[in-house]
Amino acid sequence: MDGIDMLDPSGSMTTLTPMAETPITSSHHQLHGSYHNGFLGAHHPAMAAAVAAAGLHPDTDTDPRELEAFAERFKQRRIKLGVTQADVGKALANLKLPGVGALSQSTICRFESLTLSHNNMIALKPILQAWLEEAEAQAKNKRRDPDAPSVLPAGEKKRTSIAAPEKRSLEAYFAVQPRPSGEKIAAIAEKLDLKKNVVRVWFCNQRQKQKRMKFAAQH
DNA sequence: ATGCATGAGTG
DNA sequence: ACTCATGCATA
Repeated sequence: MDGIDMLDPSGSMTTLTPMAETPITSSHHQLHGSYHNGFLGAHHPAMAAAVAAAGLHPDTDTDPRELEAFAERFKQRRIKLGVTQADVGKALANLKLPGVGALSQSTICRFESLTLSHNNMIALKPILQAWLEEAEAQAKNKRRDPDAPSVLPAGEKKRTSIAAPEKRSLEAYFAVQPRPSGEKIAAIAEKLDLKKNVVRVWFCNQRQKQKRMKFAAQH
């Protein structure tokens, strides 16, 4: 769908969607907005001005700086409340927000460290903000209920571990060709004696990692 | 905190 | 077969 990587680093007004739409609609996979337009150059001052001029809201919610600031405030207050990342994830379900279920410790951690995609950050912010407000309100009221522990089975998984030498090779391949064809992947897999799927997923994750937020270009 | 994995959505 | 949001297991 995108084939080559974006070719519009300049904010030269390509069809940019001011989307700030519906955050979350159900427990899982629906935070899909319109991310498919190489928005990476979307925070050009000229464009921000254009958006403001267009009468559209000052999209302060999509401003990386605002997100960064919120993430830090969030973490600070969370710790102040003596709540762990895992606790927050669980608590989200009790918040009973329309279509918002629990999240994992991983996701909360990534939100705090800004290692989620821009869109993902935007979608999660209002939810975590709601939790924070509610949590602080309850803390003030000394509200506390010793809920049931609930013994979770914790279904076990097995994670493949790619050894250092193989990993170095993969990184070398990635540097030259981040998007190898299926055949190339098979060849690499064979050469490194890894399952083809393991190699394919490794490349997918590598690409995703490369695209994550973290004060990339403009911070 | 992060690596590898899954699955929905998309084209 | 890819992208994206997310998660389990682990370092």
